[in-house]
Amino acid sequence: VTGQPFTAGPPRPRDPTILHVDMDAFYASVEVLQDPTLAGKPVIVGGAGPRGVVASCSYEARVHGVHSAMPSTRARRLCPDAVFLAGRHDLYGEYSARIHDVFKSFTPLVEGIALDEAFLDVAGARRLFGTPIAIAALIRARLRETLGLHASVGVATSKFVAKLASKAAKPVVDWDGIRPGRGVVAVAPGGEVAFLHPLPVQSLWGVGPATRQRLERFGVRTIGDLAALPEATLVSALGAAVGHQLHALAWARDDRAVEPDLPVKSVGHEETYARDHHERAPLRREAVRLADSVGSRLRRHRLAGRTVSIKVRFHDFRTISRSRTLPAPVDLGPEIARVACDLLEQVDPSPGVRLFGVSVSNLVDDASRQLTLADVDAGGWGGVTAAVDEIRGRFGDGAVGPATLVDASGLRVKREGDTQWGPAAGPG
DNA sequence: TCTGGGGTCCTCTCTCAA
DNA sequence: TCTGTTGAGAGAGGACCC
Repeated sequence: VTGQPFTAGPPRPRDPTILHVDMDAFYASVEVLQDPTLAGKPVIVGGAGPRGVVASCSYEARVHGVHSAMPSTRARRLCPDAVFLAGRHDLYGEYSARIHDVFKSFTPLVEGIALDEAFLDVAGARRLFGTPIAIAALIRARLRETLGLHASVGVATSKFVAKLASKAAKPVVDWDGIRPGRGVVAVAPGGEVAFLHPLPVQSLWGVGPATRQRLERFGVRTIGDLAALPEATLVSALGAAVGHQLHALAWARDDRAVEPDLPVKSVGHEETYARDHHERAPLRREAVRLADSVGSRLRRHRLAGRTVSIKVRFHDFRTISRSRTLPAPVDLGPEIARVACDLLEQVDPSPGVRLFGVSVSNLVDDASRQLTLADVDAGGWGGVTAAVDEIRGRFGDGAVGPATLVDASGLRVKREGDTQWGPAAGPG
């Protein structure tokens, strides 16, 4: 999860004070809270258009075989009676903040890894709240009472085992229906290897479809199979970093600490279009819009970055990226857009572009950013940007934007988050 | 029948300077 | 002056996570 090195040798016995808390069907559950008539129904949150995917779904939808990341068209076929919702990222963010407040009422050592899950180290909370298992139960109860949301919790000596334990604590769904989960699963010190080895190898953090396929050539199906392979074999098959990491994890060696406040490494915005773009002109407009959105978020987080990248996905899903590193960090939409448009000149869009994205990396704290003429000249972009940021702060992100982006109605500017999980139905 | 958006990290290749 | 080595940094692509 983080860049800390894995240690060699057998797992070090220690107290199981690491918790992984994972909300159950988070987005769908928040939607049910907003509209209680949805309770007990199959609810699917995601892009409803032809290129959308499922972001989250209720357990009632999972009974029909629907799961997250599934194309929405397939989900609709599997569960035609489901209620489809576009999703409200801002709302989920608000709930996420309240969930994290609950976590922080037990320990300051909270490492958020998504809106709906986090690692907690409760070593220092035991005197006040009891054993880690008791704390896990208290957190679940607090989330249920104060927010009306259900969570599953894994308790272990390491982050990685705690994460798999929380998965084991989840409600069980099969074609017969939904059975309640255990809620809290704790793996005792010394019991990690016995817990891990029967699990399928793709349960390991870092084993996706490509790695699983490569491991299958060695007859590896479970974590136990993987653990039985010599480390040198894994390194030669998967590369040094992945090989060493997977071997260590398969033997439950994971000494990474819970780290609150990990720095952001990049900020980007990308979008899939309902219809492919075959010409450069509309993509230039998109570059301006996406760059404006990225710049706005950079400034909100008081960041600036030296590397501007664009990402282009063609009709056949072939994906390329082009990037340029600048002498000084940037955080203004027009500066980012200029580089993005330059990079776009290297790309031939004629085969058809289905996705376009702009991102900024190599981030530095805004305070360490060099002042530019635009910052100094209040009539330049610096002054304009400050005003734009203030208007957006008061009236929302869509209130103001580059003039080139105003649609035919001339009223609203399409902004980030409008199409969170794929384009809406109809022409884009 | 298809395959989102926000990210992180790793690997390989190339260039350039010491 | 020329050649080879090495390391850093940039750029591109890919795999993976939620």
